[in-house]
Amino acid sequence: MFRALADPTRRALFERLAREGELTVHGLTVHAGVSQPMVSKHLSALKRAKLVRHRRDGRETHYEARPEALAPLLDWIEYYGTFWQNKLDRLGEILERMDK
Amino acid sequence: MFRALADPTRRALFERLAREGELTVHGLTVHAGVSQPMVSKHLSALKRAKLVRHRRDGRETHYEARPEALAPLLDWIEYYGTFWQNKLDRLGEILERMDK
DNA sequence: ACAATTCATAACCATTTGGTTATGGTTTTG
DNA sequence: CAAAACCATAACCAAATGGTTATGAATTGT
Repeated sequence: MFRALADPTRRALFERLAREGELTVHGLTVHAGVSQPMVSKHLSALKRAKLVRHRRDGRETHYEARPEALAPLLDWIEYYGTFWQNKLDRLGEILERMDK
Repeated sequence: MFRALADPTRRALFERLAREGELTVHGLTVHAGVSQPMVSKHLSALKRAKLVRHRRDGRETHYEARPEALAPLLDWIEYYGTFWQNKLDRLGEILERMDK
């Protein structure tokens, strides 16, 4: 998952999906700055990390973010960031909300 | 920072430093599974990401984790996890209205 | 029926990356 | 002082990665 989010282009794709909701590959390609095949490849990588979901509809494929997949990342930070407490409190709230 | 944490070996180094506190390069190398030069290189990468700090003492260099450097990561997750949460909230509202 | 759109895959390429061994500079130890 | 320990850098290599263009399959539009 760290790997999936390490690439800027890929992260930008995920961020757009998280903000704008469901989008087609073509819709994503327009503002992506890379070619359509590359967008498809990046989406595959995000899919392998369970960060997105896709739905075929005729000739187009709609992708959607799965931000709840970020939960393990939060767990990791919680474990290794056991230090500074104020941020940690906020973290607890977020985790609770993501659980339900 | 995502990049710095994307590599398993590097992440393991950071995790050990976070758990066990200050360690020398040699101390880290023993259980690292890679050569000493590689440990040094990985530590440099972590240092560039501000995830660790180092302190020279005679012939040995002590490295220490800086978990507070994870804050931006937490902010990022909070931001995109919050979008997800907002969507759920909106969905709830919509469902309520549909019930009436 | 034919042309155009949408997407994924293949083939290919340059660069980055994670790894190694070799080496040299300091510092500690015998 | 000589030998050993500790670390960083250099030189090098194989594999992974991010990108491209070309192509083909399926769907939609004219």
